[in-house]
Amino acid sequence: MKGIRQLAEHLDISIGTVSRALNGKPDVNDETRRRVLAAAEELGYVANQSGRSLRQGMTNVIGLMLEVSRETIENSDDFFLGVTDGLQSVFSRHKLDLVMLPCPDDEDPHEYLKRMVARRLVDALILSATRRTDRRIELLEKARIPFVALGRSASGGSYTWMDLDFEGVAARGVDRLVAKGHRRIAVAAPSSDINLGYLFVDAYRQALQRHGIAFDPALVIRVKSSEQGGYQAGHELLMIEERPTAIILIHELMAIGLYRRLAEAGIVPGRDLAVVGFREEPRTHFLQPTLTSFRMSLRDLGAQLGETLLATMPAYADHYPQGARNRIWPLELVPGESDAFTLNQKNRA
Amino acid sequence: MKGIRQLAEHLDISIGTVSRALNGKPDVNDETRRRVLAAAEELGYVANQSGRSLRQGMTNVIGLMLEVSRETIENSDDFFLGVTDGLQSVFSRHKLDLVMLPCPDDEDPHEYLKRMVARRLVDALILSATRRTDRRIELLEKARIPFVALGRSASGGSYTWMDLDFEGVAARGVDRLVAKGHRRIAVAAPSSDINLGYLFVDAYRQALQRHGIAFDPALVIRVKSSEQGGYQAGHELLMIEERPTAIILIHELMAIGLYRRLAEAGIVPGRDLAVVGFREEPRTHFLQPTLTSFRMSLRDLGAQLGETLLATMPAYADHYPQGARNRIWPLELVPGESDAFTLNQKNRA
DNA sequence: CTGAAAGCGCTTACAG
DNA sequence: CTGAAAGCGCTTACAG
Repeated sequence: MKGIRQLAEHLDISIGTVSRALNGKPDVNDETRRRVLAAAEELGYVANQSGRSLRQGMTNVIGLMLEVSRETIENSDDFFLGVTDGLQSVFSRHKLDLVMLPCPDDEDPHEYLKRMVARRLVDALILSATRRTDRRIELLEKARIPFVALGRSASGGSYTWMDLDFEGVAARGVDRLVAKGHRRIAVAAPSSDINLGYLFVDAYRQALQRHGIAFDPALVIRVKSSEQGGYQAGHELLMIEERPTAIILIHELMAIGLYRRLAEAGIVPGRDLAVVGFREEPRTHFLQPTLTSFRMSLRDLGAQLGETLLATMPAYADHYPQGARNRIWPLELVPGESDAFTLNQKNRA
Repeated sequence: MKGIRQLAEHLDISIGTVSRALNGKPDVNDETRRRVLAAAEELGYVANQSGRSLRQGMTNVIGLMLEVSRETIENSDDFFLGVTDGLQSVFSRHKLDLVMLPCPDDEDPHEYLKRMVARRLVDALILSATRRTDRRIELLEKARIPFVALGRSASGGSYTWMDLDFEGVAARGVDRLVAKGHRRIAVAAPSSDINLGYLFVDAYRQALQRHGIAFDPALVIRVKSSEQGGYQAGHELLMIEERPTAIILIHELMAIGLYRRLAEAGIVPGRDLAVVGFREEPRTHFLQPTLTSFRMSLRDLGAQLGETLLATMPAYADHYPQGARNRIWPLELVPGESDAFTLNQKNRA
């Protein structure tokens, strides 16, 4: 089956009527509609997207931009596929398809995005891994393409974003550790310009202040957001004079590398050092001792993200009246053994 | 900047000339071309893809279909992102963009693919996770869409595929283990209909035969292709009477789960049981004792896959004269400690 | 309820 | 070397 013209000829009616029948418009005779639908099914006709897009000015495709660096490849976790799952559960209600747009490492993300926008492959976009200063946001605002940022940024005007509650992780991590007697609490924060690093360290500093603990810059260990980064964090932690008694991590895979480095040094998490991990992930499930970490549903996050995006799109906003606002996604603390001990006086600094 | 019409008005020339200049056609005055290019750059004009696609009958987009199940989400590894990287390195030479098409778990892959094909979002497709019987192949053959399957299948006619050398893994694994004195060698094979399971078990059986060892169906442990599957494989292995002295795995993450189950039973890989893992992966690097496994470059595989696909596309075939043939991708054995011991007579069955 | 026609934004023979 | 025009496959006012 080629195009709508062939289908119309086959049915011996006009292409306008075929189109109306296929698109569920009213004002089509029931019997006619039935015949058209049956013939389309039988002949495997589906409208050519370029033709539709050109006429309608929209593609019915949503893009999720991904940045694929060596580091993200080697530290693939379940985050994006999990979120994708939730996104699609929302988009499928509206016959929208999701495509993932992987920006290669050797291409400038800004240029890549510009090209995708200009080509009008998608009606709307989801950004991720937002940086403190992120030119992509201004680009999309200027191009007037609906988008949602998964992650906050200091760039841009009044765009819509969703983000994880990094502040909550910092605050609850510190509260919990202080309650167990810790005063020297380190954090492993990202060394990159990714925005969450700023949010996390700020919140950590504020939490310390609340407890009357002085902020010590030496306890902010800057490493890559990866398993290797966790290993490195462990390494640097061991070299701090007046060694911290606890550490909070801000990437899911850091715990694995950290445990490894600690094991090499004969240090047992939950006995010699309190460890609070970040997001619970299949790979961290089997750490021994079990890791205190934070739980969230990737699928639910994806679904909410999808609804938020649709709420910013004129064609779908009516379905999501509450939708177009910024949201912080909560994480639930799941206690493990990695920070289970209470510091006695002798150990305290 | 809206469309080519506005750009042409701005330059006070016809849209035809603008188009020719932009697309690098000959027969355009150098000065005219220069002006057009400069104006397009300045005004940020890029051709609307729907308009181009409709006229040219191609989209300049290649799709990589992914099946996203709960299991694949939870067992995300570096495979697809790594391959994507290599694919893009080839596609970018021809100004082709790659999009990943994630088929949701709750949608029939065949229907999903049908929709993508019918909508003509992409010019060509890459399939992955091919099954023994895979209707997607016939669908694409019938639709006359260029495609390459990453993975063999018993379905379809004379399509082009690329696949990993599962037979080589089985053969070299068995050879190596037999040389170390093993006779009872188990394999952990996928429980699904994925085609590689058939190839692997057949090759395993042939390798045993070559060494005059009887094939024992009880030693083919069917589990999920995942970390959990590896754990399960360990569990089942322990229950086999006349326990195997070695096991070969056919999924990268199985080793992690297997090690865990063995540790629970107090069994040490490389001392009490010989373990040959599958593909070397960042997550398996840190297993102790180090894992004997197979190495390959995902990026090189992706690049080869990209060239093979382009060779099947009339518009690009000329660039890749050697391209459109089936290829088995080799893996290099990397010895580790997990199978380093030689079985002494006492231990032999 | 249906048909005829316009037009979305491009590229490309064709004429000059 | 450039312009005018056709037409890719659709959807949608508009007329009847």
